Amino acid sequence: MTTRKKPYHHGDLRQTLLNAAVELISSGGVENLSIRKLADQVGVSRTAPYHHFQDKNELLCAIAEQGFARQDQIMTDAKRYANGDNLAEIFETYVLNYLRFADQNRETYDLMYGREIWRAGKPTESLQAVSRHSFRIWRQWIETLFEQGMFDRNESPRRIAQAHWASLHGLCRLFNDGVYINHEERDDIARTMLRAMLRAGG
Amino acid sequence: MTTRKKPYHHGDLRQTLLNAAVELISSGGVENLSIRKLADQVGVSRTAPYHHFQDKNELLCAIAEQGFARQDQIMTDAKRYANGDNLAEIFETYVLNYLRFADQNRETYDLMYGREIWRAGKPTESLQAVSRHSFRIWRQWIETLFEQGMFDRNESPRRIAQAHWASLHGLCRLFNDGVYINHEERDDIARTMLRAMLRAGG
DNA sequence: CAGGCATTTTGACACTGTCAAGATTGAACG
DNA sequence: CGTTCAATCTTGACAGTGTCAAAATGCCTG
Repeated sequence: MTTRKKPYHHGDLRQTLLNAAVELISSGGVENLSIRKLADQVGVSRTAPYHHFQDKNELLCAIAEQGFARQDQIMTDAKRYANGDNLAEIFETYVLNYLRFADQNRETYDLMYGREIWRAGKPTESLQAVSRHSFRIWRQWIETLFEQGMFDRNESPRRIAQAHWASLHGLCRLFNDGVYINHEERDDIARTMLRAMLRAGG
Repeated sequence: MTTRKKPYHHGDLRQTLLNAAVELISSGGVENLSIRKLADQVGVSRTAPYHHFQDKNELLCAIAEQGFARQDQIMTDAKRYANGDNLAEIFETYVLNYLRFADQNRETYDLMYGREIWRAGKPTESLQAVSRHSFRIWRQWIETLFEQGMFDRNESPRRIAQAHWASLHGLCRLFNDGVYINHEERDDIARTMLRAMLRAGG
């Protein structure tokens, strides 16, 4: 127990706020996250967070950024530990992992790729950077598969990367947003999707 | 000009509210729509709308419902007037029309398929009905193409419908949410997507 | 013409994000 | 050791939100 009784200066308020925020949105969505509730949770006054995040938007961007970092970590791990030399199989587990991440971190995923930040609010510089990096990883994946002849040679790898990621993302969203509700079907649908993607090359 | 000067009873407040609401969200997103602003716009007191919509949620559902009706109209029209007997071509125009609708009615589309209603708020009974109907149309499309042998026979039409609609939807979302920003690429990406879908059968 | 009832209004409450001004403190410097 | 300073936190305030309760209004049916 390291709870020194309420020193005036919190120590590491920023990260504490971030953690509490993730917890808040995990149980009740972004709409359940208010600066005031957050401050309350952490035991600090309403406006204290404003010394660590200029905006509510900046807070959300920070959460999303953390999300990207975690996702990249998980995805590269999954790739590394994938057994077998069959590229298509590795790709499949990669995709399924992507879906699983979105499913297990719905609210974070929403922030990472949702309108809240990208359309309405303005994405932080650093958030833009990490998201670009994340897409580049995806695109390198596609290029590798492309060179192995798993896609139609007439298509540009760039287009394929855009189209197929959109597909993946769409599936995530439909489940995340509660339009598709039967979560057991998730991987099954994904596999149908994958077959359509990969068969197109042969 | 049929503006009778402010009778106590508005006449057709419900539809007037709906129209004004659509206009409000069209310029500034859902986050720009508040019951109070809406009432102001129409020239009525803050709580008047509550006699036509139980909730703000119910208002949003009504907007979405109208959206489904308009979309169905547009889509069936597009199908009817599609020239040529080539099924694949008709399907392509169908899909491109879907994208165009989503693009030209971003905010309505967001409500139709977004978390605001389907996850957080509770979709109206009638909204659920029209949305089910809308998906059934899509599924019949897929089944028709399936019977013509344009998809892999080993897949179930149901799965194909789910997967491919998810793809379509994902593309809409990425543009709608401001993740993809280069709108001129839209149809191009869509065509790459379509080729992957249809080539999978041959 | 009378009464009922759908419609609209006014007032109120709890909640939100965020700004301005003041209070508190740990650390840097003499 | 004492002072100063900047970072950090708090209090007070304001405009805006959704929505409920009670009062006002006027159209339609009898």
